[in-house]
Amino acid sequence: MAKDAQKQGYHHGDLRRALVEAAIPLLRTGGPDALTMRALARAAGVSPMAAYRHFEDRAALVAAVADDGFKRLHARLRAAAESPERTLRKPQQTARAGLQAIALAYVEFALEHPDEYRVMFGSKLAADPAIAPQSRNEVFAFLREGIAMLQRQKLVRAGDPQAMAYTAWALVHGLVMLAIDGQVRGKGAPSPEELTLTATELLMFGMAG
Amino acid sequence: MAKDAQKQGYHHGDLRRALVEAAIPLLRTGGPDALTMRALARAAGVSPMAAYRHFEDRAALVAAVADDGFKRLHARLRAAAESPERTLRKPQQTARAGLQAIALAYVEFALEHPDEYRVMFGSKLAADPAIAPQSRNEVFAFLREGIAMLQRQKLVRAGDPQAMAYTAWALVHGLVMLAIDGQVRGKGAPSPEELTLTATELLMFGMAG
DNA sequence: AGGTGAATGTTAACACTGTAAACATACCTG
DNA sequence: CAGGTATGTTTACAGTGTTAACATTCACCT
Repeated sequence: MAKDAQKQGYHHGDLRRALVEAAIPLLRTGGPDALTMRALARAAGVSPMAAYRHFEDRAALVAAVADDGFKRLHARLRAAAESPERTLRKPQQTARAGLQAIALAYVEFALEHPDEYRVMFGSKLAADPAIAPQSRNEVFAFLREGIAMLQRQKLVRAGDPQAMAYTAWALVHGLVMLAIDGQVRGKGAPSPEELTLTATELLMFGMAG
Repeated sequence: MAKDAQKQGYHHGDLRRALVEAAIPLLRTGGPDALTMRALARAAGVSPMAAYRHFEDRAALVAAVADDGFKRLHARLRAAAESPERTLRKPQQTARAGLQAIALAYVEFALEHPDEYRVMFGSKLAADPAIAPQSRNEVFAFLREGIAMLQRQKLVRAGDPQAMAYTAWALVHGLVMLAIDGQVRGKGAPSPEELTLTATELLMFGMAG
């Protein structure tokens, strides 16, 4: 019974998980700045220094929260890929529509949880290999696999799928960042969803041979 | 003689500018976290609270630094647009090549000063209208004007230039963010410049009618 | 069973941060 | 020259990350 996440007595049970989970409500209310070691420990009902038994320093803690976010994002994208009933506008070939549905799910996730998304791409986590969120690579691999599949179906022109995946990711990531920063809000500006649709259509036009 | 930026005696001369300028070396050495009120004041040879005579709080100071960054970025893009000798690969129609040169200049700027770029898009500055960097809008307007010009020359398909400009900006911004985060570094990954070229070509293929 | 080392949590302390309040000085305008 | 205003300073407080020393509990071995 050592794997259970009880939280009574001197030892916590699974403090590491508790800390990472306590991060979400903190983020939603106070933004990324509220993600402090001490506040996290407080939320988990534990003394400030307890967190340091599980994370080297604040950067490592933040990286773990980011990693958790990428896991949830990955799950969301997979779900969107498997039930692509959300093909708005021009269903076209279903494979491409599926890719578009994935892009929409990505944008939705980020706009629903902007602070989490900001943490995921906040500090230069990927630079330090010790704490680089590995789930991030899985998300990217998922995307690249999608592109490669479209190539096999001749729905996307031949070429390095890696570079194309980077391009697609950059486009969606950029859209999200601009939207989160409140930059798309000006008068006459399209809604983020509308913008995502037109943007992905433009890109897929270019990728289609 | 009140407008000169002397720094002797009780009054500084132009402390506001001095603070914003002191931010750059701090950023380059210590990253965005080194951008503290007290460190800035120290660098300007002034007491910690002096900064508060010119900036409401830290967020406002950071916003001013970001605004300064957007001004320099804007200048850089304008320079790239006026001397487009940098047309690598497939010069095509010169107007489109010019847009590609602008994209390259954008990426170069960001990769040369990653910490400044991170500050520019760091906290949600644009959300608070009181401190939202206005130079940012000018950069976007510049980009949108470029797209509109291409439309007039029939080099880009008709459509809302605003949405297209958002798309182009998002693509480049996303590329930069991924590159800065060290995400493009994996084996077999293209160089950021190479990636920028292929990405912009894909997008322009889609935007061309 | 009992003891022992490792894992985990706690308390105390330090240097640093943002920022409010009260005070001091220099400039500028009448 | 007088006085108000802009600017800079000192002091103080709460909150932060993090180190060091100490305390408790768990897991395992004989």
